[in-house]
Amino acid sequence: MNLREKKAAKKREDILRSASLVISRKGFHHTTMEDIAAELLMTKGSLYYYFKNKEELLFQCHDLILSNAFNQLEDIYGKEISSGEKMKAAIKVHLDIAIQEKEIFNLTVKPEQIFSKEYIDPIVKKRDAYAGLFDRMIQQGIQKGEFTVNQKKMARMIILGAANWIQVWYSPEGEFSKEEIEQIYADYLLKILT
Amino acid sequence: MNLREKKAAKKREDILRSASLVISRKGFHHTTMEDIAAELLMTKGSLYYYFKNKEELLFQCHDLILSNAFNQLEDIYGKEISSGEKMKAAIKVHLDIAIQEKEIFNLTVKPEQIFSKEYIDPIVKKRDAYAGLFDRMIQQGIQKGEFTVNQKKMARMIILGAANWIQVWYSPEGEFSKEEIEQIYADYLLKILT
Amino acid sequence: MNLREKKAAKKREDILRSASLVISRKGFHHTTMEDIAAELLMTKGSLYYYFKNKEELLFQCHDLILSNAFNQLEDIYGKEISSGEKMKAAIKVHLDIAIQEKEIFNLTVKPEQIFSKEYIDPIVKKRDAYAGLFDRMIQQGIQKGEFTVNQKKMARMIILGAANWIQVWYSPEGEFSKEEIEQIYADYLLKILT
Amino acid sequence: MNLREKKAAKKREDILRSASLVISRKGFHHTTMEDIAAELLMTKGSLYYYFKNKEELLFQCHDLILSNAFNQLEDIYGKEISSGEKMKAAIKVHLDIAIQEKEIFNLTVKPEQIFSKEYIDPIVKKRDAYAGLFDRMIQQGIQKGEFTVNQKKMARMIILGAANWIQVWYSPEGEFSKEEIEQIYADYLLKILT
DNA sequence: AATGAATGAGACTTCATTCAT
DNA sequence: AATGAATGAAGTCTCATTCAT
Repeated sequence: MNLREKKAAKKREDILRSASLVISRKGFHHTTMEDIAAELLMTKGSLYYYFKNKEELLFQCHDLILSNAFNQLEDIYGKEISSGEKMKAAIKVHLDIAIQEKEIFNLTVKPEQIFSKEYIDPIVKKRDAYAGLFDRMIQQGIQKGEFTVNQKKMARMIILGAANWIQVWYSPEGEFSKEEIEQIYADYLLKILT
Repeated sequence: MNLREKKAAKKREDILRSASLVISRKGFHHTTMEDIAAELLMTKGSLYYYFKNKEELLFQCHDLILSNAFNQLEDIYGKEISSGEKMKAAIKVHLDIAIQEKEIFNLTVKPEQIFSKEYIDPIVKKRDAYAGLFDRMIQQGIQKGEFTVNQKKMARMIILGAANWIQVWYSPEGEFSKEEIEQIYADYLLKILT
Repeated sequence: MNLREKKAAKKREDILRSASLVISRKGFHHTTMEDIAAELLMTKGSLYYYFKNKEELLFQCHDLILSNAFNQLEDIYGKEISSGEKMKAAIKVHLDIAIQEKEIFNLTVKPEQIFSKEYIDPIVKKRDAYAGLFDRMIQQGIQKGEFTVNQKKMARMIILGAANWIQVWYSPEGEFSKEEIEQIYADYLLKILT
Repeated sequence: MNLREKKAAKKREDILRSASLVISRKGFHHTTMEDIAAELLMTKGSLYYYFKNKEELLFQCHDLILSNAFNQLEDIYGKEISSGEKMKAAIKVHLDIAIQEKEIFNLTVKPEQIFSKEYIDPIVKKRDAYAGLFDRMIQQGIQKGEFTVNQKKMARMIILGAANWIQVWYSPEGEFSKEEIEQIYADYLLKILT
């Protein structure tokens, strides 16, 4: 990648980041291309130089965040700690992202509400890969004798579902700090696996 | 209420029910006034005789379903059974509704994405009242010595969050029947309270 | 068809007629939905009440004119006159329409420049049916011994091509009246068939 | 013209040639500056170094082809053959170009659909000069006693119109070869002059 | 009570054109 | 000489809403 391509790639990322920001602020369905452009002091026409349409931009946006989440989880999975510790760390990472990128992260949940057919498949695949990392952690815990759980898939879905829900009510001004919440969540959810 | 008013009230309910149906089918953001009217073999103009605008219609729609849920939960709360049994029954009811009315039920979650300020307050109130019933069940369980839980609110949110998530993946064609799923969910989630 | 439907049908026709007019004036590719609406003192949004999109409107426009032409030709074909007379009358009708509706009539010629796949087929079919009437007249003339021509198809295409060309240069202010032109054209083109 | 100017002139011609090609492929109204540039592995910005805007480029494009056609016709006109032979040869050349460069050649027909006022005049002039060569051939034929025709202009327009039409239906995969078609056309059209 | 018709604001998208480098 | 990037005008289309009948 030469300098120019790097610059363009950087710009593309800038756009994605701005888009995330605006979406977080205005909510997904009220964010227009104009809004995204304005955030960057660009005109909406320029966005089309970098992304072929709104859907593509949104998809990349989502992909960036989910990839990021996936990588963090993989790091955790690779660590030399107990499965319980891994699981707790993973839950905390997940909560972090769910809070920070709630709008975008939600796209994962109901892609069909926004994306057309061609995009849904890769989104679902990535989502499943992400969830699969939780499955592997649970499996590992069972093998090590740390966890006792019959319905692995369902346990995983309960955990992720509970964690996702945090966006609904979390507020920085709340009674507990984010760290405290993450700790409590992790502790409670671990109960399901034992 | 005279006959005419009764008729109008009935019609209003018909509209709400049809709206729920269409929204379930097409997803929230892709449902137009036209769609709702078509389901009833009406024209969209007529809807405005019964509801002053789309937002009002949606609000009523949501209100109807949430009221319904609330009533079912109250019945359960009033029964002469153990708190554990109540909680399980409540979770099953919640799962039922989350599956059946997923699109509408979701409005509760992020009212600000759709509703303007004036509507958010009553929605949040109703939602909190609904959640409050869970809180009361938990409280009762603690007093009776059935449950052991420090962070009551958070436990409740974990339970509801996990339950809400079911919409994301539930399919009638899945491996487990709805009843089996409800049973498993109830069992696992009860672990959090003990 | 009840009154209301009649009214709507009439409006649709009004729109088509206005569209034809505007297109004649501004040329095909410079006519916007706004232009068409303005001609009728409507707003562009209203056009979409009657036609689902621009392409559909254009298609109907074209269809109306070509159907009209087809009917006139059929009448001529059914008359009890010599094939030479029929042919001359047909050429005159064709010239008339080519002059009056030149822009729209041209769509027949190159539908692929404007229409998407789904529309091209019916257009081509209608066009071929129209041309087919000329073929039948020629065939009839040959059977009656009035015409002598080996390459029937090509002769027809030469005749229609020459006739279509009139739009390029015809002007009401020209040296000859429309009637004179039509007479001369008909005479000259008949030579090809003998 | 120094080397640099020569190079630029050559490049300009390259562009015109590529433009013709792309236009033939994609149709006139669907050809963008981007398309033309892409064909040459340039970027659209660069085109503006050689042509001040799209209209100018198109005009030159058209001019090149029409000049070419004119030259070929002049050659024929200068030959020592009968007027009938000249006419046939001219028709064949015209058919050739009409087939090969149909999109561009069509600009001649309706310049006002694409060009602004300032360009129309020179285009019409060139077109008339081109048509004038046909007129001169006809005139010559009359003087030599080869042709008998009262309305010379109209005869010429019939001939050119018929010939232009060939683009509408000609296909390399058709029943007749291009050469056969040209022969038949020339024969039939000559009938008009006698 | 209901509807057909019309409206207009706003969204997405395309593309010729400009310009600093 | 060439280009990457940005712009802005213009066009199509959607849809909640209004209103006379």
